[in-house]
Amino acid sequence: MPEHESPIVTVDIVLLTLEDEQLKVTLMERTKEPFAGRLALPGGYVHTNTDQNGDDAARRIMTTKLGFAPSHMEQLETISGPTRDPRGWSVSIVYVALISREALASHSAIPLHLYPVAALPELAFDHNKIVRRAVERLRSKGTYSTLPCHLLPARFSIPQMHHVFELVLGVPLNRTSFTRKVSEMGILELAGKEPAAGRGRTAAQYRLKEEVSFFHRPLGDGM
Amino acid sequence: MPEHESPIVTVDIVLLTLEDEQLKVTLMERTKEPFAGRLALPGGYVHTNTDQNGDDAARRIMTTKLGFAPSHMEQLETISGPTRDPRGWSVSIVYVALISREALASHSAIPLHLYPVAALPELAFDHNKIVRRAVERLRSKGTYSTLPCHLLPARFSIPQMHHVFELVLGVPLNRTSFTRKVSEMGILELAGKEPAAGRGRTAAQYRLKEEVSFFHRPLGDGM
DNA sequence: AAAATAGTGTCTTTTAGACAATATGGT
DNA sequence: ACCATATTGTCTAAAAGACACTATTTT
Repeated sequence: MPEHESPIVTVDIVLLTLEDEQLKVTLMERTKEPFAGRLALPGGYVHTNTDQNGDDAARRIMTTKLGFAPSHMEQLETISGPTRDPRGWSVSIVYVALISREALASHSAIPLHLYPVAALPELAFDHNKIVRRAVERLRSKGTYSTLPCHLLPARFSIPQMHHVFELVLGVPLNRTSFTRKVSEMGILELAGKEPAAGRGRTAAQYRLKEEVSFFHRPLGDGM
Repeated sequence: MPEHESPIVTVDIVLLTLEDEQLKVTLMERTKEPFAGRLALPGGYVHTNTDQNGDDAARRIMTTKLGFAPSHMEQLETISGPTRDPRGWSVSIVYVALISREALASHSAIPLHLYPVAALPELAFDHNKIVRRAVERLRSKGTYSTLPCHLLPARFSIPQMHHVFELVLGVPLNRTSFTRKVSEMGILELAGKEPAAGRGRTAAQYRLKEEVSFFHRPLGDGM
């Protein structure tokens, strides 16, 4: 007579990207109950016969459902309770994944459903709340780490990076200070000189040095 | 024929406090297999018949095993895998809890086993790694939030706070700047004028305004 | 009064912001 | 040549660090 039944254990993934100057999240329409027909985060059960851990399960689910594993993925938090899933007491290990729109388009095997995080319909389970938390985390880490860079292609310019940080943080950032800071901190390394097409002078291309990813100080409070 | 069995779901708690100028963690000797006789983090199964969520389970386990729920507790991460627990594929939702040594002494129902995090014996399961991560998180958050204040009693002085931050971060922090910053940021409110005993001038006592807990900038890089 | 610690003022150094000048690519 | 954007230089403003002076409490 155990004092408890085992909970359901699932993994859910908040896959974020930038499109049309907005943060968007990848959602899928549920085909089965509960919440059949409703939009939901990509997710699934942990497979204890094959998955080596939660990260592994997340990668498997991404690969199965979307056709690729994103360049950046990290655990957000674990949400649990008796009522959040009608099937029973459930534990959801939530991951945040970031990818550039380009990489998403080129890797994805299925037609994508991207929705602006600022105006989501009512999602299945507690997924609205989960997306909100994921965005909060991205904003918060954006003030002291290079996390938002993962929304860019592997090679990017400092002006692109500046723009992404402004979008993610939602405030204007001093251009001079931003450039000076990321340059002086040595978190970037030149990635070929060849630039992308644009209207004015072409910008130098960089990639992240993966060892360093934290700023010593925040990137500013806007103006 | 499911493609997986349900994992074991447990909660583990890294309860940290300061004693003798050191960060220490609360450990308990395991009485049952696996790892009987080995030191381990306080933890236990999630009870799906009573717990309303993971936080609730953590509070219940704290109360049951130690006799109280700590003032501050937050989820650290969830660790999972097939081999970390010999009983099977397991999921451990890990919490970090902070408490002052005084509160720990006055609330705890059982004799305490505090061990310096800098010199731990070999613990049960993967608990050494978990403690290491908890300390990393505390250090990291200490640079931009008031988290380490929860290692102090509810009422404390700025010099006490300064000292705790130096211990947690492991670097000397400029006293003038620290004082100026926490004063000007308005994260503290005066808590009675009556001071604690000491040798020199008595310090003003404050408590945390709970609304505000993040610094705009880090507390410094030491000297 | 002396010692010890708290709190504050002020000067210096560092970092961030404003703004303009220069550089470089496209048309 | 002209426009647009990138990059850099420089001046100003804000924040942090160094250091000393004042304040308060114990012995």
